[in-house]
Amino acid sequence: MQQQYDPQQIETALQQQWQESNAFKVTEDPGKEKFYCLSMFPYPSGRLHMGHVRNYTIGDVVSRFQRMQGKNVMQPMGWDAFGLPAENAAINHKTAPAKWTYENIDYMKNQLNRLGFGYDWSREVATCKPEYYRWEQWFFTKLYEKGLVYKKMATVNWDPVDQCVLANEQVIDGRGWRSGAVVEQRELAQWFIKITAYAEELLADLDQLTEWPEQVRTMQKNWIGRSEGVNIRFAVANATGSASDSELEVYTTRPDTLYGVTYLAVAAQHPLARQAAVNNSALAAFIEDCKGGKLAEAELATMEKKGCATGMFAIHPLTGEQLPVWVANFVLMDYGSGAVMSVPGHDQRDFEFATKYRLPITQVVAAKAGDVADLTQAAYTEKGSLINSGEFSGLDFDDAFSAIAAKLANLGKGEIKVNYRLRDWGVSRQRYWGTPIPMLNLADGSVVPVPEDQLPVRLPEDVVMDGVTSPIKADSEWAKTEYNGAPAFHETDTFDTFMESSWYYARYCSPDYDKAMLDPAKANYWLPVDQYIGGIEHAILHLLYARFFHKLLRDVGLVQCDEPFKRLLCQGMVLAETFYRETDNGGKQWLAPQDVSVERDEKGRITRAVLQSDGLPVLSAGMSKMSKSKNNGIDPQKVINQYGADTVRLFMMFTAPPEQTLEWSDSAVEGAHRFIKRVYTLVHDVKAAGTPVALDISALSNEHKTLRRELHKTIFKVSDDIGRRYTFNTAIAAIMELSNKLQKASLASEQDKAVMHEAVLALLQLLNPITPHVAQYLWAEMGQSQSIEHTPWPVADEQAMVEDEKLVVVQINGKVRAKVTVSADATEQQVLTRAKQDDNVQRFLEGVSVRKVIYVPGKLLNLVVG
RNA sequence: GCCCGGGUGGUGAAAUCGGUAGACACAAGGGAUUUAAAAUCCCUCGCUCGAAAGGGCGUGCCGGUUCAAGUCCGGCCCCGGGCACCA
Repeated sequence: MQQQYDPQQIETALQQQWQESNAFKVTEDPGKEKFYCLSMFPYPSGRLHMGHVRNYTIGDVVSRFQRMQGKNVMQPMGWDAFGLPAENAAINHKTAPAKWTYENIDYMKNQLNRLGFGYDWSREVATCKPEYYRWEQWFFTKLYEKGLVYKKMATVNWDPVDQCVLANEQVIDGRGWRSGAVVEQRELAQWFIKITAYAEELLADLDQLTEWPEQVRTMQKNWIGRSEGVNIRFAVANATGSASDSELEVYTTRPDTLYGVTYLAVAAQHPLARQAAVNNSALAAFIEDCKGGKLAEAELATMEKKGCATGMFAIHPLTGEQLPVWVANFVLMDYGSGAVMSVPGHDQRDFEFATKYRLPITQVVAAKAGDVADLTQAAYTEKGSLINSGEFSGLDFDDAFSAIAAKLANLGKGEIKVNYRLRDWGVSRQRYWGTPIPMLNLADGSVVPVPEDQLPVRLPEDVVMDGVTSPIKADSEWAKTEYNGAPAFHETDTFDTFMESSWYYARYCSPDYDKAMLDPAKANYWLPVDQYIGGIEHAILHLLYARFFHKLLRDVGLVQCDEPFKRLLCQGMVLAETFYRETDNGGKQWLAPQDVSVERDEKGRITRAVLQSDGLPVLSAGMSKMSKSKNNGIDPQKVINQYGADTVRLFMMFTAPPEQTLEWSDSAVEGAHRFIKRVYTLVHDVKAAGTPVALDISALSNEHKTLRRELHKTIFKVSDDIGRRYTFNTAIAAIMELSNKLQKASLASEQDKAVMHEAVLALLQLLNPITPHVAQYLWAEMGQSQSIEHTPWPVADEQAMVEDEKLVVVQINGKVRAKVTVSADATEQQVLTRAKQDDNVQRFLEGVSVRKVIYVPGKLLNLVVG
């Protein structure tokens, strides 16, 4: 055994051994409890970033821990390989997206192996391969047959210069990121999957997900947004007051305020708005104006609310009153009916709009006792007793809701309806690097799915990107095909990449199966995923789509369970220090943290930061997410080269609890490295002391008992922290405490050595999930021939943990005044007596009397005096 | 704007069910070892008063519940994630 810890040598040797022996390959074994541990697969962007390292370290720790619990652990890995960045990189590097992607996969796979992650690589999938996406195409055609897929017009961001659709990300301050042209909204026919048909089940089954973070469940619940309300139909009259055939349907959760409706608002794209604009140039100009700007909801919610009257009127279904119909830029055509009823007296947004355009404001809900409803200042949004509402005046919210809904139903003008905020999933993308949508357009304008025997519809990989048009749209030959002998054209749009990531977890169970999307026997052995780990940024979209897909898979008979992910852990982001200098044109030049030196005061506070190359000051912008734009990414590869994978893994797990953001710190990495070195030295010393005699429990000294108590308490805590709480940071802190104690313990006698031997072996087992390389190396050095990975996890010995004495805190009026040590079985009376003997306690009891005694057994005694 | 989180020493954090605030580390300061440095080891380390014993204050801000609040409740401020075409 070398005196010096050499991580590179230890790690590369072990990793080579793992790879050569396929150490982490697993198959179905009905005799063993299975554990499927899954980390969200990466987008192959080029190199691993620290967020990946963190995510995958957590997954590997859980996997190795569960393996040591004796379970049959599957930990697969793959590539979310379709996506926008490949197209951009292809344009910039004058290469093809496929080539760029495959090269990145090769590089990143090596990086993952260099970190020592125990993946079963025989299960690797890359979503851009036809063997993968053919089943996605097949599935889509099944959904089409089941009526769960439909085509409709939907709005996209349109770049009028480049003549292409832009992602929200590609729209910056309302302009296309390449052309700089002002982006317009445009309507295109697109494919949708009816996720709303599963809204109720997606909502209800959140209750099953008891091992998901509460915050994620809440976010999904709010996203689905179930509400109970009323659909109301308003007849439409033209400007002269004569009736027309059309009607406006609106949905409201506040039918109680129906008498307070003073106008209706429709979306700019609403047919009624278009119709009215024909002879109204001001309105036409306003509608044109509404086409500007981005589609994002955040944009809509914060932009200035604008409107324009159509000159048309809606007839109030109960009063017969004529209500003006306005076009408003905040009403969404893609959501609901594209029309809303406006109650400025009791809705703040309507209030602001009405105030701006001098529309009438009517109060129909009385202020509750203690409230003031001043409708010149703000809307009164509380529910309460109705006023000014005809026969419904005096009713409270619930009664008014039912009575008005019943009246509307009688008149055939409305009905109660459960509504969801959730919208159907638009899966069409006008981009190249994605799964071709397996649909055919026929000469007669009809659409049919690509027949099963013609799947997959292959995406050509050897293409040249011109930066504007998708190669399969640019190539007029690509789409040409036949259907029943007649000419037909392939759909040239591709799927949203969320489609691929919605079922990969299931494909890992039978990645090479070519007879069906899944091999049901294998899928039902491994599923559901026992532990899923990924970033909190996926809390809604990816996780909701995957849950949805799982239910679809179940309903075509491919899987049996209802939910794909039993337990979920969302890890926080990795942040780093950011530094910049102001440039002449007022911009910011971001400087890499490793090129900056900081000066500190005697408290360790940063007083000044300078660039190493010129010694001149730079400004600090605090901590932010590691990113290219802020130039503050730390390359994992460099840190591995310097300290080894075990140090990186230990730092990641120790520095913060997994859900929390983690701040990168070079010196803390150094500290993690030091700890491993201390463990190395400890094992070296224990080994050098020679082989011990067998441990004799009956012959232990008090020191031995204390050390063993510490050991077994540590085993207990680490098992709980890793297995149940997932607080890896506190598990490591406990291991450090134990290690500190072991370093100070004696190795003189035979029993010393025996106790130490037991402790060191257990310590290495506790460390194995986190730092597997050094743990295995030292384990072998301690004379163990079996691989540490396949040893059973140590079990805390109850006998060894028994404490003879307890430390009880003595408080007077809730303030700590003393700490007394009592025997473990002391009664409250004995503790009280002992406490009163304490000098400081006596001082605080002088001249007052004890009014109440609160005793928490073995922990705390609080004397309330006065 | 809406939904969801977070805020504790110089720093990362701990306190698991309302019961000792700051475990474990990093940084800093002091010391040992060394020709010197690196490495390693030992000591100090929330603020404040005190020679010490010990006291007062302290978990973003304001208020409340309780014998007891970082933890529960109400209101506010700041920071982060998501908002449906980034993944």
